[in-house]
Amino acid sequence: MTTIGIPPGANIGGRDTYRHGDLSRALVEAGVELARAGGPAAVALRAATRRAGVSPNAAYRHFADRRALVEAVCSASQGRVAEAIEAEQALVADATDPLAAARLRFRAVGTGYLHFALAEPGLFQTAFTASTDLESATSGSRAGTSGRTPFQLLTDALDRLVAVGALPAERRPGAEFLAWSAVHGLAMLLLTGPLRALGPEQAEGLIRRVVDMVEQGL
Amino acid sequence: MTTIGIPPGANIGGRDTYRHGDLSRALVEAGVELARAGGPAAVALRAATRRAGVSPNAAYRHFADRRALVEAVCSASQGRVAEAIEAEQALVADATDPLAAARLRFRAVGTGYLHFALAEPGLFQTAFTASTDLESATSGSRAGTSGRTPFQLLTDALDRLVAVGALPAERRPGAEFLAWSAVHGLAMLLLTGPLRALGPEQAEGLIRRVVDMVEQGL
DNA sequence: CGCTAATGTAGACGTCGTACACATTGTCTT
DNA sequence: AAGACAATGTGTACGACGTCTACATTAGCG
Repeated sequence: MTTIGIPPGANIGGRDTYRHGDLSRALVEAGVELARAGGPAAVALRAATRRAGVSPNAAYRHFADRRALVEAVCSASQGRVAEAIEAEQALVADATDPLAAARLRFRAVGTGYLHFALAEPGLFQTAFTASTDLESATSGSRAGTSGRTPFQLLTDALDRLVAVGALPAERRPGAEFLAWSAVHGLAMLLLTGPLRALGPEQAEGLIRRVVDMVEQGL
Repeated sequence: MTTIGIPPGANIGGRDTYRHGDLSRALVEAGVELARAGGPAAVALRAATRRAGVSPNAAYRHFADRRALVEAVCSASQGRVAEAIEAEQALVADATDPLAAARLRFRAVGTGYLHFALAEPGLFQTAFTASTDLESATSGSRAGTSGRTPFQLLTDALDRLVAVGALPAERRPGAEFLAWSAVHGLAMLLLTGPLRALGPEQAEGLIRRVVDMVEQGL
């Protein structure tokens, strides 16, 4: 009640102004750190505001509720996945044979996806366990540096396979969901499933075999 | 402080004895109901004890913590999945050609798994999103009526494929993980992923195609 | 310079998990 | 049969969480 505002000497948090400046971004960044350490369940409004040096309710000026913050963190995490895929594709970009190049580019989508899952399990689960729908899977807020979301990178690679003749056009429709299923399922088995304790080299072997299976079975 | 024990007339919860009788089972059953309605996150100790007509702390006589209760609910849910797979296999049990029978039996593992996921999304996610390791994937507490866990039903079907000559023996090792990856990944896409809003008939088409891909690509 | 909307704070409520102390009761030993 | 002991359930309490309502501060615009 009798709050005399801000005590002149004691500044709030690590801040000297009443306004934060870019709280929305700070909250998402804090949320990403929380997600990295503890997965989607660890993304808490209070923890994020604490990290941003702000009172808990300040978050409600920028996010409708916790779900909205998690959504934003999810988008940011998908951006990281997209960057991981792009990095993996960059490693194989110098193939001269266009058919082989398209195949390698397609495989890089899967291996990049899975390598990211192993390297950043908390972020990965936040990116794809938190519910997403199709329209948001192509939203710009989830894109990497190239401006494409993980889902779009996959469809691009499949389109290229068709263009180059490596995939019959009649098998193209829906193929993204088949490929995504296999790769995403392996990620889940490796992260939270029965293959959690697998060593890196055995995981790598499974990754290769799953991508083989997809290439073979599409 | 001055609790005179149980007031003579007012009985606790819906109970007339101080002891519950089979609280452990009652808590798991309550947990299953919670999981069915709201997935693994909805499995709360307090909610389960409330349903069982018991004080919150009574749960700690039977489960070390919330994780332990969720684990138990997870095992129970996996038992339901096993039953769903067995039911799907029973539908195709009357094939006379042993090779065709083995193939149908194998496919029934995947379709049963996915049909259960669509029919009971909350239970399905509780069964497989809550972390599991390999040794517990073969534990009896997760088995269906046949005494086999979903994982064992899958390996059984693969072994039969090899025995019948439908799968080269050198491709057998690890094949369970490839098949599981594809099927589990599709389940995730359909439940919490971008395919959440898909209609039943389109989902059914994807299920068939994913199982095709596995059969083709193993 | 003052109004208004945007932004942050304070306090409160109900939920959750869980630790600690205590009450009740079945069982086993003497 | 009586009393000790372990198993089981209750009560109270604490801190964390999400979120509601009211209030304080400030930027920007007329």
